[in-house]
Amino acid sequence: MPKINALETGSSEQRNSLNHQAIEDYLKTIYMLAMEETPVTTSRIAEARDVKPGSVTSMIQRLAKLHLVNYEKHYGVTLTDAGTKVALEVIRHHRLIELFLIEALGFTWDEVHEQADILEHVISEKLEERIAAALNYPQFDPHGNPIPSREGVMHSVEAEPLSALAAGVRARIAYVLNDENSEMLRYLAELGLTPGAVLEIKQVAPFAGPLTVEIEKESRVIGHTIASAVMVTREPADEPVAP
Amino acid sequence: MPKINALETGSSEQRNSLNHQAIEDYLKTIYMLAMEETPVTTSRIAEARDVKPGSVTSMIQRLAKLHLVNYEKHYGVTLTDAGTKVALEVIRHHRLIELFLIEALGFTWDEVHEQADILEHVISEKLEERIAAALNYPQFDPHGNPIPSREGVMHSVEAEPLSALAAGVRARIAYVLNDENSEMLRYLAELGLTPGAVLEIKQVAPFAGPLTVEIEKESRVIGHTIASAVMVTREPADEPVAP
DNA sequence: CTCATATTTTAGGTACTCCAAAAATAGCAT
DNA sequence: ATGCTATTTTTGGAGTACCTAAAATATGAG
Ligand SMILES: [Mn+2]
Ligand SMILES: [Mn+2]
Ligand SMILES: [Mn+2]
Ligand SMILES: [Mn+2]
Repeated sequence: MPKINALETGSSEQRNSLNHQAIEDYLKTIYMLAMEETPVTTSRIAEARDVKPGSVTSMIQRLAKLHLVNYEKHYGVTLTDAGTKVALEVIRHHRLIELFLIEALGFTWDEVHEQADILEHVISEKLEERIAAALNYPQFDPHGNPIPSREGVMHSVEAEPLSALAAGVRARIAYVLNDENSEMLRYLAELGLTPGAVLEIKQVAPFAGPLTVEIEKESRVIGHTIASAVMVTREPADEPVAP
Repeated sequence: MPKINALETGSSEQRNSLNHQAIEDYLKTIYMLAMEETPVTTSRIAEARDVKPGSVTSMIQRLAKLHLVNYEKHYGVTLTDAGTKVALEVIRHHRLIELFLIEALGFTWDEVHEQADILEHVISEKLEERIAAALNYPQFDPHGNPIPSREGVMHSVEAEPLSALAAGVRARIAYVLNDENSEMLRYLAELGLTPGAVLEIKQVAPFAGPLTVEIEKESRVIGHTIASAVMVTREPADEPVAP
C-alpha cells in the first residue's frame, strides 16, 4: 500500500524531500521563534515543542548536518535559506488547509488548527495547488495570518496588540495570536472580535485592567490577556460627514 | 506545534487510537489479502507490502499482542474483530478521500490513490464525517469499490472479470482492480471503460487473446490483461422494442 | 574565580526496517 | 509411513529516527 518511508529506509535515502514530520515541525518552530528573537536557543525550542532540551540538541545537530540551520554550540540556531524555504512551505500548507477546512467543509475557526498541524506535512504540491485554486489564491488564513506564496514569500503585517491602544482610538483587527487555543477563539468569535472587524476603544482600566470597546454598535468589556492576543492596525477616527 | 507521537512516546501511551501508519497499513493489507484467501501468510503480506518476511513476522507479533490479529506460528493470521474494524475504517478513509479529491478538487481518477494512501491515516473522525457529508454519503469510490459505512459494514459487489465473458454477453462495469496503476487507469478512461459503463462482447480471441467489445456504439479491442482488471456484472441482452 | 544555569553528551527505549542464520514445515520419493 | 530436501518462517543482530533521563561541561554574573 503506502510506505511513506520508501525513500529513507536502509542506506541511501533522502531523494529531494528532506521532509518528515519532525524535521518540518522543528523548522517551523524555529521560524516562528526567530520572528521574536534570533538566534533561537535550545531551551526556547524545547519549551515550544514540549520536548526535553537533549532532544532538541540532537535534532539541531541533524538539521545542521542537513544544512537547514546554522548552529553555534551554546549559542543558538538560525535557519539557512533552505531551512527557511521548508518552514515557509509548511506554514503555507498549514494556513491554506485551515482556510480550506472552513470554506469548503464547514469547520469553525476554533476547530482547524490541530487537523492542519498534521495535514500540513502530508499534502503533495499538487494538492496544495488545488486547494489554493479552490480558495481563489487567498492571502490570509482564518486567523488573519498571511499565507506565504508558492515561491516562499510572506508579507507580514505590521500590527500592535489591542491591549496597547488608548481610549478613543479606532482600530481594525488584523490577526489573532494563539490560534491553537480553541476556547479563546470561540470566545473571540462570540464577541465579534475576528479579523477585519473594526472597533473603537472606549475605556482602558489601568494596571493591565480590562478594556471597554465598541464593536458593531455593541459595547464589550474584555480582559487584558485576551486583548493582548488580538493584533490590530489603527484606523482613522471616523465621523462620517453628512453630505 | 504538533506531535503526532504525543500519545505513544515514553511508556504509558495508547489512548484509544492504536493507529499509526504502519499498523494500519498492515491491517489493511491483511484485510485485502484475506478476501482472496484466509489465513494470510507471512510471505503474502511481505510481497504485498514489499518488505522482507522477517519484518512481517515481527509486525505480526506486535499486532497479535495488541489483539488485532489471531496468529498461529508457521500457519498464518486472521484479523480479530478489533483488527477488522481498524482495517475497514482505513479503507473508508481511503475511498472517501479518493472521491473527494476528484469531486471537490478536480483530480482525475488516476491521480488520487497515492495521496489517499497517505491521507487515510491522518484524517480525524470529524473530517471524515465532513467529507462524507460534502459528498452526500456516497456508496462507491471512483474506481467502483464500495465504501464501508461509518459503522464498519462493507457491501461487496459480486462481479466477474470482463475477460471471463463470452461473445454476445452484455455487461456493466462494476469496478476496476489495481487502482494504484495510474497508467492503466488513464488507458481505461480513454476507452470509456469506467464504472457504470455498459458494453457488449463482440468477439473473444482464444488463448487469452484480445477481446472486442462495443461500448457507447464504438468498437474497441482490448488485451486480456486489461480485461482481467475490469470487473463486471451481467446485463440482460438488450433489443429495445420499438413502440 | 566560582557557581548557578543552560547546554551538550551519554546511555537507554520504542517503532520500524533489513540481513543472515536457524528452525520448522511441506512436498515428494521411496 | 519415513526420510530428505526445498521453501517458508522465525530469530537474532543491527541501523535510523525519534524520544527521555541523568551525567558532564560550557557560559557568564557576580
Ligand atoms: Mn494554525
Ligand atoms: Mn505539524
Ligand atoms: Mn485507492
Ligand atoms: Mn496507507
